[in-house]
Amino acid sequence: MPLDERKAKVLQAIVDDYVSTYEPVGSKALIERHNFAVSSATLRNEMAELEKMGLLEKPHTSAGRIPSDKGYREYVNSLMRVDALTDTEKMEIESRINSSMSDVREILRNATATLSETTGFVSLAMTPRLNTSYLTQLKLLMIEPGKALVVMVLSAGVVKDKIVRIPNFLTGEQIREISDSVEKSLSGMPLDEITLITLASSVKESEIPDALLNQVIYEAYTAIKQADKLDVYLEGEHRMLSLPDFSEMDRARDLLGTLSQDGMVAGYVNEIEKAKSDDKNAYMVRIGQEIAIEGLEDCSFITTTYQMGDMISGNIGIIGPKRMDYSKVISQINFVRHKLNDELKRLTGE
Amino acid sequence: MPLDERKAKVLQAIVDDYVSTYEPVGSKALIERHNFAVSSATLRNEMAELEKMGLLEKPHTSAGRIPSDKGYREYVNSLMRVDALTDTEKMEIESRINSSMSDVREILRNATATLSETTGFVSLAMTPRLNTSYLTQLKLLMIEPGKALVVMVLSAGVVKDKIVRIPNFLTGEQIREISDSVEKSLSGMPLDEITLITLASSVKESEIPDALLNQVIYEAYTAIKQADKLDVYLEGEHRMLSLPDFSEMDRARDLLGTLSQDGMVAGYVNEIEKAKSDDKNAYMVRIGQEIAIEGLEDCSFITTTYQMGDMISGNIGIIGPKRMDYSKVISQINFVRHKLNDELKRLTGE
DNA sequence: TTTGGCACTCAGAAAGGTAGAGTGCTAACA
DNA sequence: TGTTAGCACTCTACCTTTCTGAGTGCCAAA
Repeated sequence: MPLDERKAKVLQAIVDDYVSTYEPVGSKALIERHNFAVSSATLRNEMAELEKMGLLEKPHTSAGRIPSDKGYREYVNSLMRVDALTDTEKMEIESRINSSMSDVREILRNATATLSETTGFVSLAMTPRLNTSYLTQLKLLMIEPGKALVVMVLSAGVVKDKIVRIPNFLTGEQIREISDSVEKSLSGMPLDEITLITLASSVKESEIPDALLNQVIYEAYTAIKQADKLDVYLEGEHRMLSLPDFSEMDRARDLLGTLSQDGMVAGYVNEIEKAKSDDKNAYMVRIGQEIAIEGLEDCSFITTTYQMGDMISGNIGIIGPKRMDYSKVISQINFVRHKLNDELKRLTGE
Repeated sequence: MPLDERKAKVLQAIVDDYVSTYEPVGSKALIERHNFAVSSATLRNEMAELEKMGLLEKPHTSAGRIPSDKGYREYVNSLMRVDALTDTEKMEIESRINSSMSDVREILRNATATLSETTGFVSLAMTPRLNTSYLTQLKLLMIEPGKALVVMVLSAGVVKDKIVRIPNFLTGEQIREISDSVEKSLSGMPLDEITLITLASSVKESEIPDALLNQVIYEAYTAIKQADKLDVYLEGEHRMLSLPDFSEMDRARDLLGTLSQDGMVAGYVNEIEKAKSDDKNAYMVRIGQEIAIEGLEDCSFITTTYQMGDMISGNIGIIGPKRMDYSKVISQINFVRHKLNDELKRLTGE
């Protein structure tokens, strides 16, 4: 059901006006602000039809119209134009990106902080999905009797470490021996493919008793599996309190309460990611009720994907009120993504 | 100016009532709830005097009294009794403490989450102050030409790592050589005492050209210095929105805005820490205006110190409304601190 | 199909009116 | 000298009422 041209123009105008004023827009106000070659009565008819189609709704009988979720969806899918940012806007963002950081997590944090500041909304970043990355080095270091440190260097230069318990009487020499043979046979293997079995078979010809060996192997295995745990950074929750959309305490409370639930945001972003097209530059938009999480009915998610080398990627995006300037925010996210990609390339490349 | 017995009792009763009802308490209500052997008129006189002394104030002429900051201070210093928690309360907390974590940061996070949940306020934890800890191991691992990994194991089993740039043509063998001699001469040295000079002198007799060596040394130095950077975990900001104290949007916004300012909380907790007595079990209370940070006029900080081994410590505590049940909250913090100490001992000890 | 006109609706601001909890003060009392 | 009852006064919180204006739907004419 493609909208005829005038309806499209009306919907677009209503979304634009409502986004910038947060006031339900009536037929008269619409005429005043936009160059429609028809009268307010005609617009009233159009608006009534758009309402029947489910694209607009009325807060109450004698108020103007506001876009419904479906209306925003139509707007995002067909009506809006995503422009590049102006040079000033770009510089604004660039000036906040710190290019001297040498740690992936710091870079991500910096990017989220920037994104939240520029959009004025909550921003989020997922840590990179490391399951597709491969091991380049794995060392077991003896810390003290009974305790060893597993240090993993992954492709794209990510480092993970974990302290593990080992049998008390294993010597540093024995640990080094295990470490060397594990590293030799696993380096180059994607984390995904490392199992207890591949791991165990990597140290077949050792003279260390099996029972001891198995314990070390098992601990190393948990360390490796733990390395690709996803984490999420949220930033700027307090900014939502400045939005008229959440000026009622109850909504604000629900929103921040929901956002602070452990794993909530990460889980949802993962869900979105699965449904994503293959285009690496694609962005995903989820609006209002589409999100189906209590407390986020008035919000939209916009996420996109950053790259860290060819194989590793992660998500970055924002959570804002569904009444937002989608085209602008998408441009901003795109640009920050771009800068983030650059930073990560600087870190891992060269 | 010690309060006479009756005044003390009045102040105490007013603080207790106000904390539990969030209503200014008047002379009549006071009589009804507490067993004063005098009439409301007498109490009115007492209250007027307490107001003159600056311990009480009136929101407006015809309202009851509420404690001033000075009133709370008097209450905290002299009037309240800090009781142990009941067994039920203890179990409540214990059930939230996860005893299977193997990482300091996770343990701290778990403790802050627990603390925020039990108090209903914002909780905070500072990462341990590592400047007094000493190096037990330091390894330089070659990742690829031009890049190496510094892995440091500190006393109390904390591990830090950082990727650093090194001259392209240094070999793995050379790196190992530097690594070994640095480790040999620095292990056992407190981070505080490691300087560029001690570091440089630890590899005097090498055959690697000075210029290259110096670059590696410098990078290692930055890695070491970065290891004791303090971080702060905040948890449960959204809970403040449920308090009547912050039911006005403006206050809530100011509060969360201030809390999210980078370094704000960490800086203040550090300041408090400096002023602390030597007693390791001491807690510090800062009330309202005493804090002197815009946006926190209606808040109080309560912090205390956790221990990680003998030498290393950090802070944990809460930020709540100044209208809080100080004695209960202090008990809760103490108990969580206690549990946290246990967890850290489990991790580092044995 | 578009338009002007009109009766109707309804949220939100403004204004007024009470109720009630609380105060300070005074004068009497033990 | 400290305590108490009584009283006039104050002021917020809450309720109700009124009014205004933006907006709608519908109808009949262009």
